Amino acid sequence: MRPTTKDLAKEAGVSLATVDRVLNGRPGVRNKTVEAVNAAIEKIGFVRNLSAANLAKGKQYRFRFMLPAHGDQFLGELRARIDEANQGLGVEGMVLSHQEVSHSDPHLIAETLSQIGPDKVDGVALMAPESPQVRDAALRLKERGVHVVHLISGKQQAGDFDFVGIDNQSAGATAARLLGRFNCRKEGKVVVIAETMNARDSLERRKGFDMVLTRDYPHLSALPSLETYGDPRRTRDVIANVLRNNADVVGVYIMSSEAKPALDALAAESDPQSLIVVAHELTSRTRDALMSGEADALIAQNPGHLVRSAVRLLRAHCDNRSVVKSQEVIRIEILIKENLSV
Amino acid sequence: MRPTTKDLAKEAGVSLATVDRVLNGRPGVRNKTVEAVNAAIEKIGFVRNLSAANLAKGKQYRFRFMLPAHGDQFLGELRARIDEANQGLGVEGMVLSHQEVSHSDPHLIAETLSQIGPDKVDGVALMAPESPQVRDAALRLKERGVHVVHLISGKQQAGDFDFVGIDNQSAGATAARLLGRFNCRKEGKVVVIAETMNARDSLERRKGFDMVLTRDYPHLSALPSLETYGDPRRTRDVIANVLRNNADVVGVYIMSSEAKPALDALAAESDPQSLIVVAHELTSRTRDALMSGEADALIAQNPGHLVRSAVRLLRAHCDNRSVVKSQEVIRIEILIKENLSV
DNA sequence: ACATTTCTGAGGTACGTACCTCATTTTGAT
DNA sequence: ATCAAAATGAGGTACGTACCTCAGAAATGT
Repeated sequence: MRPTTKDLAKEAGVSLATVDRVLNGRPGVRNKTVEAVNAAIEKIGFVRNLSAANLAKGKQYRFRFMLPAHGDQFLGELRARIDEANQGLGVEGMVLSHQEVSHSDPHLIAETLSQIGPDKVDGVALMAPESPQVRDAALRLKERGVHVVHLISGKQQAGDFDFVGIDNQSAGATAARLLGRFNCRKEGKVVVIAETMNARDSLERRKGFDMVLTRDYPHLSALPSLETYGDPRRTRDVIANVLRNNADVVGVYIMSSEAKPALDALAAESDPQSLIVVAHELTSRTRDALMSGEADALIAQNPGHLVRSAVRLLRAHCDNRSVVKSQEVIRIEILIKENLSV
Repeated sequence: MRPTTKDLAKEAGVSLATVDRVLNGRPGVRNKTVEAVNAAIEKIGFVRNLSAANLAKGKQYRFRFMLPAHGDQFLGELRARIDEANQGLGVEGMVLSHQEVSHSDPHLIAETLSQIGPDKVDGVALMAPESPQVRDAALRLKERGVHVVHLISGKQQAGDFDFVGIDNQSAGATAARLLGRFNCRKEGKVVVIAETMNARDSLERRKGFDMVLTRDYPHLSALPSLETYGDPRRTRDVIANVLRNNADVVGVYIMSSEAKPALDALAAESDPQSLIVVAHELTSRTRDALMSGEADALIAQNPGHLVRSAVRLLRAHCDNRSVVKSQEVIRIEILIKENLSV
């Protein structure tokens, strides 16, 4: 049997009350006593029984995911995973919610964050573009006693905060490697499609992409990033335009998380079967694209992992615990037709 | 606040004792009453508080991983993950152990399994080659009240049991696709290296591999599988031999989980940089191979996921619960230099 | 040595469920 | 209608921790 607080009290030669004071960081204990208890903890290998602690506390952990208001399929997946996790986690005393904010205006995000307090929520998983306003708002949120982790976006601005998501530069590099290796023709141009290049994430992906492409595949030249602003109409126009002006396009890298508009446009304006197409994230549309040969590979981060990892980190912060960092690394998944599984 | 058994009793119009009888499947309750309670459960959305239940039961879940006695790096990873998980899971009342058995003799495995009983262990995660003896031993184990899941090997024989691992045919297909796409030269031969072709897993991988290669890359022809029997010496001999007899080898598919001997042999007997090499599993050796260009891609299953998934399934069986199947799918990961992360 | 503050101990209740006993009611068969 | 069997209720204890109060001990300053 695992040692209990009683055993700990006996070992440390103090009372249960003192053990409790030490374990829960309550005041009124001499340093010497604290050390004695800690030594006893080490000695007998005491670990708090979380089941009992949760029961006694009767506490609910309330975590909120702040998501962009726009977004389509990938975001839908993410929300679905949040709901799914919410089902399972209710058992463990955690309640997840999500809130949508437009990403168009950093001030609006900051404003929204400023309305959150420890009375409503114990932790926030924040998916937001990098900006000073958001950065400050997150810091103030933390000062108010709400724990914060950054989700998917904002690895750079994360700073003190934990970051849950992939390294975008590596993701871009991965895309370039796949494009380069899959393309057996000698030379040609590569179209890069982004929602906007104002986002740090896009810049990172592009940076990683260019690095590998220029170094290892000099016969391929990547065209300037096309910006779609998430508008299907515009997406189609810019893609039609770039294809018209470049006869020797051999590949396409769709950088944005929402690949649907670009895939649709490609299907309409070209024969994507003859192009090497690499896109991001697994959604119903990208899955279809993979199966039909419209796309050749996907770079994905598993939304379920993202959600569960964010929750584990927030929970650990609330309990002032440490986590196994290696378990919280979100892998950059490469998906092709053959390893789609399920 | 979540409804408790008290609320449930009130809602169902029965006593706490009866609620307890229904919830824990104890006898002596009329069907009508059971239904009434179940209806009330639905109505108020009662869910058992696991923290409290665990506390009250004071039960320890003891799970044992049965692993092959031989095996090197991949198995080491697996063991490390088991230990790691054991750390974290102690908190949740679970204790993991692992036991090594030689895979050379199915009777020995069966014999070992027959010595396990519910007095020692509540569940077994069984990594063993397919064989009638093992199959029977697993069934008897289950009859004795020890839950069983199959791990990595034995998807086909799993039958009633849950299987934790990847689909080997898809894994083989994935390998073939990568080899086919990475190879831009016109034609040539592909070497396939296995530990033994007696194992069902190897056959499955080979099947998936051949399917894709013959259909989509007819200019590549896969040579008969080389068997290494896990012996470094023999590995080197067979590889040297096959390279001597085939000048036009363009790729190598290392099917076995332990890629080290084959990679070492390849490095000694050829210039692996000029070959397309696809191997299985992420270990220190395969990681190095990827970084140095000896290997071009890895097909991997995440050992941490394997362990955690097996534990979740065993736990669910013990509690007679159901699980979110989709969360328990082990992905076939494709790893290249760029997406190795950490 | 005194008063005063700071620590510590003893003991209690609570959380929600599991599991037990014993008395009582209801049911079904005769 | 009677009786045994089956079903149910009432009430208890236990799990390990959190959090509370109050009394008493020890340390501190004067």
